Amino acid sequence: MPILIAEDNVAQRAYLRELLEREFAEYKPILEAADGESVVRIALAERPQLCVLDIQMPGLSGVKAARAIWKGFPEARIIFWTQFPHEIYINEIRKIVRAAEGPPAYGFIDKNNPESRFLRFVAAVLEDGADMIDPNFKDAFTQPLLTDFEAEALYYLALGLSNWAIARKCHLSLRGVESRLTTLYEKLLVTDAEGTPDEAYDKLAFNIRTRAYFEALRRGLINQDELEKAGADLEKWLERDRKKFATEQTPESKRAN
Amino acid sequence: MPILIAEDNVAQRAYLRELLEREFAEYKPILEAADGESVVRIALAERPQLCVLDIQMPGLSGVKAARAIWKGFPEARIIFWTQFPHEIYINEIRKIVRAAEGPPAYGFIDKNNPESRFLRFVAAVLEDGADMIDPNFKDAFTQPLLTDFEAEALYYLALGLSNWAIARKCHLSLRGVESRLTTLYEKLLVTDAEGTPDEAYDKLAFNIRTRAYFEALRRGLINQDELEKAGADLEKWLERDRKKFATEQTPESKRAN
DNA sequence: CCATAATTTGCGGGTTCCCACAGTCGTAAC
DNA sequence: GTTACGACTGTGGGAACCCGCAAATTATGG
Repeated sequence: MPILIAEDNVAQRAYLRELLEREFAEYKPILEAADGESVVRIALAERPQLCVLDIQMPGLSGVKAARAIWKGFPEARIIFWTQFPHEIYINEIRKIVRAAEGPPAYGFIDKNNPESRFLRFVAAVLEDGADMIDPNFKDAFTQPLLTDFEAEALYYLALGLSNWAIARKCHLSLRGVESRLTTLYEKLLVTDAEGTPDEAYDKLAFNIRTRAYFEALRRGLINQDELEKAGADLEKWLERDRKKFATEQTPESKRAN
Repeated sequence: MPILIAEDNVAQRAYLRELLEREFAEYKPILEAADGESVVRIALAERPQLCVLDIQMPGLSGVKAARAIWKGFPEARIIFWTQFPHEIYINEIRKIVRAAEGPPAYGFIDKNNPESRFLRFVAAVLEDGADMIDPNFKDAFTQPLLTDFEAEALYYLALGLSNWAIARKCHLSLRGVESRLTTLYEKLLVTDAEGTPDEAYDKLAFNIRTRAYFEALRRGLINQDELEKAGADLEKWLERDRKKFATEQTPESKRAN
């Protein structure tokens, strides 16, 4: 029963391999994958005792890879090994774990742990099949998160779309988009100074839209990695919508709702 | 003459140490630092043959550390070892290299190179004192970059400030801020479709401010790491300006330009 | 089934932001 | 000097955006 590693970065992969080989020799061989697609393939073929997945990988992310692995191999024990406790991933992982049958064993571990601690965490999942949330990440796990609607709005905002375009993309009215954004702003821009004179200043000092963008980045509700992937998808939709828009315009020059 | 490594991530540091120890044994010992402050201290004390610096580190970044090292040890050979070719760093490094006397030898190397290639690159700087730009990064090195003014405006925009607040921060008129932002938008949002009907659609589809934000992130003109550091500084200024604003308001309720 | 909450929509308004047209100021090159 | 360029400022208008109020629609739970 081998251990499977998925990590695109050469240095981290080599380090992890060497560490696990030394400490968990009885599980050899250590299998390696450098992207999400191949880790799914190998996991389903080899059914390893443990998968250690980096979350941010080119192509299929570690989270999506986990979904695919659990689908074909529900008892898989998976450790997410990550640099940052981004809420965006935590939320997705929660949903996947709940949706999977079992539910399966998983861990969520900070890359920056000292070796000894990291090894204890790995052993807990590998040997005992326990769930293991890194204490460094516990805050992010217990904090309230965005609803799907708000997350969707946030994505399109962060990709630079106008309210008009978001409305088209989500089949909403303009006012509907504004409504979603309002609740989003409320969640992201909770100011500890309510009613104080500072509130007036802050209202002048911030552009609420970009401020929410910044806050979302800071809290890991979006990140550059995911944005770029989403941006590629958006381009395709934009291409199609440009055509649709052109046909809407030619007959009469009125703008859709 | 030792080699000095600065890298906050445990895995990457261990990998790099092991690799250099194996391949460049004659330069032992390999010294390690986990943050920018200590790497500067060690470099000035030990005057190593080569420094390998991760750029994104907590506290003092690799770029700022390099500036400090070259200041006290101008012949230092420094390799920047990074995951992404962010223009923001490239621009800063260029300026530092030009400003330093010598100018000193440096390299700029992608973390994801295969070992053999990485070792060749390292040898070029370590043994020969050559300048070494990773071919993967050459594009970013030749692209035109923002002026200091535009970069400043971009930062405050990305931190979520309103035009009004940027004006206060930069001692400009509101119109001056708009002017800077206009040139910024022009540089960031160069559309390959000039004059076509698509241009009309894009004007409707994008919120120019957040779109520029997204583009700047994508091209690495800003990144989360630097933003968070800048955000901490901004907080202090905001604190002071809130007070100043309060005193401006009490005498008469008019808003300064 | 009803009740409660969440979401969406419309309307009106106030504000910020973007931009085109000008005009000023300072620096640098001819 | 003047010519050119870049950055900053002013004016004014139009568009997009934010928000409060209120009603309609759709979930969600007892």
